[in-house]
Amino acid sequence: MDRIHFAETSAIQTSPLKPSTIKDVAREAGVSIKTVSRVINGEPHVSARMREKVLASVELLNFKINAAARSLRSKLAKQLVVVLDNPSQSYTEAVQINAVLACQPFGFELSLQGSADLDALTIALENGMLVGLVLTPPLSNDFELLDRLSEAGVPFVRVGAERGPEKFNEAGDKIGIDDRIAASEMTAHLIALGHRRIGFITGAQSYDVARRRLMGYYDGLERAGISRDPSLVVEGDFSYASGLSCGETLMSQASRPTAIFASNDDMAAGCLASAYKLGLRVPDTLSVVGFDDAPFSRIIYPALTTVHQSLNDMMEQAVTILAARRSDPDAPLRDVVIAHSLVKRESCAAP
Amino acid sequence: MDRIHFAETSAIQTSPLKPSTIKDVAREAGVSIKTVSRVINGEPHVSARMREKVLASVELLNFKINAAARSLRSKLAKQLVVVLDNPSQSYTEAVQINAVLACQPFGFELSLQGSADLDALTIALENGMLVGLVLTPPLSNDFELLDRLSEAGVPFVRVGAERGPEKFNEAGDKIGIDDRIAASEMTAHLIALGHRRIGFITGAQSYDVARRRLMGYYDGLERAGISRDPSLVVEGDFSYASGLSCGETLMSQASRPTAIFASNDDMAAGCLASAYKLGLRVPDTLSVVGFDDAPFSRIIYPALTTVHQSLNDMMEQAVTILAARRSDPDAPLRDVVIAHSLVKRESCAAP
DNA sequence: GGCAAAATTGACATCGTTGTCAATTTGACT
DNA sequence: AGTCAAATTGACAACGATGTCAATTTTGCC
Repeated sequence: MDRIHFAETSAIQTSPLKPSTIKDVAREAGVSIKTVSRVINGEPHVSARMREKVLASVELLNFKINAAARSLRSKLAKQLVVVLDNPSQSYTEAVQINAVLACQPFGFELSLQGSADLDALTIALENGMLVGLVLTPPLSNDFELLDRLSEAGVPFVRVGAERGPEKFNEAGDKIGIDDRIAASEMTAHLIALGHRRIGFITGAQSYDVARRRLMGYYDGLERAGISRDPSLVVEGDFSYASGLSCGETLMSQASRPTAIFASNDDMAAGCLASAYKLGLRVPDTLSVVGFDDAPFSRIIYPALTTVHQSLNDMMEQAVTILAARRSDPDAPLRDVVIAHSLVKRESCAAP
Repeated sequence: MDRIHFAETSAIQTSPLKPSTIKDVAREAGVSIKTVSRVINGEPHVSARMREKVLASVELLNFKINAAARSLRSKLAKQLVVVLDNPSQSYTEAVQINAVLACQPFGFELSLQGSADLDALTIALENGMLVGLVLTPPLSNDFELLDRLSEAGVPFVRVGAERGPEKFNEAGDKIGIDDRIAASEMTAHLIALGHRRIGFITGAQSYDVARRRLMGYYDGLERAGISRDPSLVVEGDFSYASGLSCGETLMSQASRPTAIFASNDDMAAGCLASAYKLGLRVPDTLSVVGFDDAPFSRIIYPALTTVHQSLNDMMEQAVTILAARRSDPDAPLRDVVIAHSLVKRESCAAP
């Protein structure tokens, strides 16, 4: 329930018949409508005395700005596009809902698309309708797309973007957790528990985020002096179904791993299912951990140990950045790292 | 991914510089702006010839109406409130996302609230800002609230409302599945599989929907000539945690049930978890079924046999009904029954 | 105290649409 | 053909905010 935005209980208006307008506020405060406009928009060139008077009247009349009138006149862009093409159902859903919530306070119109139609976007941009794009993996690392977007001048935020060693395309703001470090921490956690043979289910290697999580896994092994075993790494595609088959592959090997690290929760869930099918008890015989902290991860059995990443924070940041860039298009590019955390639940134990 | 609304790829505009307005269309078509307005709003008193000319120009100029200007002038209500106070996390999330999607095409501003603040609502209504309320269980059967809403004249739709035998308050449109029949069908399914001792985890009996599902369970038993056993019915509260403890209660009885019917999926998931904890294999030793077809129900192991109810359809209907009532407040009350279906997955088998 | 420059304030036009109401056309019926 | 009513069409104001630009006040400095 913590996601629900509770509307403030508004005070009773002096005149409950019609919502008050800036005209009413101006009359009440004894100033011009333009002054009221300046105050409510935080513009400069208003004396403290005026500002105070206006704010008092705003309070008194319970004035709420009329978004329609404002956007008609000011023609501020309103449309925000989130591009989403990910095989993980839970990720897709979580992004959707958090994007919606993040847009609410700004009054942005949210459009969810499966791909980026550059022509339409360019037109929308030229018309001043477009706030910008939020790109999610794998699109956030599709350099051809990124190039075309920068060329077209469309502002965009890359969620889950690759960071670190110089990349070709440095356009766009970036937001994400440090996948590599998070994955290495999870690996270290398994090792600390006593595991040595740790299987890894990676996402499609064309996904940058999949490669980063794999690197983190390698980092963790290396730091503990455990050598890589290629037979312990299998490639899935971030879907539940792929977790099922990859889990089976790993578990039916001659010398079975004692723990499996799936690089997202959907695959971890699939992996759990295949463990049950093979009659392995989790976490007694086999530990399984995931990544993402999907909503279902505390509802499946055993509750999944996983890496929490706040899509809520990410979307909030993404929208806020785009909103800011609207008034200052040439602000320096941001690269926001969201904190992650290990959520230890019941799906892993000592071997 | 089927939830995503793909924006149509718009044709290239003749003048990509600015979006065209009804003024442009009027000039193109050689008519007055008012005529254009009439055509695009489907108003009467337009000759076929005019309508055709206008529509052609609309097409040619790729005219898209400016929602801000329209709502500024016409002052049609735009705000739609969904009241949501349910302990099931998955239900809450599903309602949220489907409500958002249902509101998109109407351009409604969605406000999610945890309770109904009558004063604020009445003011909003008087101001013509409020389209109406969507009430979800348990609020949709809170007769005191319903009375106060009808008195205040606020339009509302009751999702999951009690139907059938005369009730006091007959105000408001209703939308829901037939919970009682659905539950009886599920019970019949278990019986057909060979189960005789069927446990039932009900929701809080203050919830009408919980009572209806329980009645359906009784109906199913009765139809098969199986007598009720009070020790097989335990009361949860629709949350995962309650499913866990209720499952434990049922399974640790002297003569264990061979199947457990939880009246929502969250509780079924909890029940599965407690089965594992007690070392019972599902579905071999115990069958477990749920209700709602929550997103996670195909991702947990074993995939849950459950009753599918389309929140998508429900929210779409709810919003559509409220939108219609905006122009015709005294239209007859609707009572829409949404189709449900049994989804047979892997969590149940013959005893 | 006087003057220019800077800061503050306000009058009025404007955004794209719909509502009002009057002007015009059409049609039906003597 | 002439009349009146009904249907169609359009001119113009209005919605509530912001942008422009000019008028006014304050400030800084000699």
